[in-house]
Amino acid sequence: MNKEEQVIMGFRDLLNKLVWLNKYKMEKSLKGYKPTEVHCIEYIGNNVDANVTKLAESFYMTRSAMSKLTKKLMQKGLIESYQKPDNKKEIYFRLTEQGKVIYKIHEELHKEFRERDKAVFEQVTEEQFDGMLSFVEKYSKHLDAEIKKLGIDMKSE
Amino acid sequence: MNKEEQVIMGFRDLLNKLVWLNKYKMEKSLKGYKPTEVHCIEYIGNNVDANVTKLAESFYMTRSAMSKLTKKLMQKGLIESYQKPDNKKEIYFRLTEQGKVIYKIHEELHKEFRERDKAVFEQVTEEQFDGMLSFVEKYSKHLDAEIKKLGIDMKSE
DNA sequence: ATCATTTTGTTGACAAGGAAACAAAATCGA
DNA sequence: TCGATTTTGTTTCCTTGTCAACAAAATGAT
Repeated sequence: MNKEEQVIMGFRDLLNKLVWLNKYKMEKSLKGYKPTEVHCIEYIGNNVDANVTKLAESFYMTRSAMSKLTKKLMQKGLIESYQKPDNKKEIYFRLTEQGKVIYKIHEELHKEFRERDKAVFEQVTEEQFDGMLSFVEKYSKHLDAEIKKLGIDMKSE
Repeated sequence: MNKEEQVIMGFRDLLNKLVWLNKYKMEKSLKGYKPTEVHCIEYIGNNVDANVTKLAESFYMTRSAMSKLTKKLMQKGLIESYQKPDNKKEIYFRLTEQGKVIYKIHEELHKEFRERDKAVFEQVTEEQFDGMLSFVEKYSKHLDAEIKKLGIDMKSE
C-alpha cells in the first residue's frame, strides 16, 4: 500500500475509532439521547436560524432524514421552531431550555475528550499541523471542484 | 476553533466528501450494486477464507448485518460459500466468476480515483506524509489504549 | 468423557436514513 | 405581472443495519 492510501485509510480507521469511543462515552453521560440527536442539538446551538436544509447539507444527509429528526427533537421538547414575518416557507429551529442543558453537557464531554487526547496533540509540531491542514484544504477544494463538475454533468444528462 | 479540532473536523469533512463522491461514481459504473456490496466483494476477493465474523470485524459492523449481506450476495450469484472438512461450524466465502467481474470493475474504478486525485498528492512533501502518518499512528494507539481501558470498565460493571 | 463456556452464524423485531412523490411558498423570466 | 421553475419541507415506502434471542458446533475444564 502506498503512502496516499495509508493516509486516507489511516484517517478513516482513526475516525471510526474516535466516533465509536466518543459515542460510547456519550451514551453513558447522555442516556436516552442518540449521537445524531446530540449532534443536531450541537449544530442548532451553534448556528442561528438553522433549518432542515442547512442541517441536511452540514450532515451530508437528506432533508427527509433531518425533517424526521427535528420532528423528534421537537416532540422531546429539546428544540422549538419559529418563522420570520416575511417568509412563510422556511422554518428555523432554536434550542429550548431543556435543549440547552443537553448542549452544555455535550460541551463538557467535548472538553473531557480534548483533555483525554491532549497528550497526543502536544507531540505534534506546528509544522505537522500546518502540513495536515494544508493537505486537508487542498484535497477538499479538489473534491469540491470534482463535485461541481458532477453537478454540471448531472443536469446535462 | 483550535488547530486540533480543525484537523479532526477537516478530515471528517474530507472523508465525507470523498465517500459521497466515490459512491456516486461507483453507482454509475456499477449500476445495481450498492457500495457495501462492492466493498464486501472487494474484501472477499482480497482475503482467502473470509467469513461472516472476519467481515464484521473489518467493517466495524455486526455479524448480523454481514450475515444478511453475504446471503444477498449469494442469492445474486456473486459469491459462494464453502466449508472445510474438519470444521462444520465456520462458513467461508469466495467470489464466483460473476463476482470476479465486479471485483475487476471496482479495481478499475479505484485506479480512476487515484488518477483523479494524483495532482493533490503530488503536492504533498515527504515530510508532510510522514508527519500525517506518525500522527495517525500515535492517535490510533492512544485510542486503542482508551478503548482497552473501557473494556476493563465494561466487565467490572 | 462430560458438561459448561465460547464461538459462529442466523433470525425477527425494530430504528435510522434514503428515494420519490408531493404541497406550498418563493423566485425567476419574459 | 403572471406563469414556469426552484426551493423548502413533509410523508410514504423501502433498504440497511442493530439488538436480542437463539441453535449448533467447537473449545475448555475437570
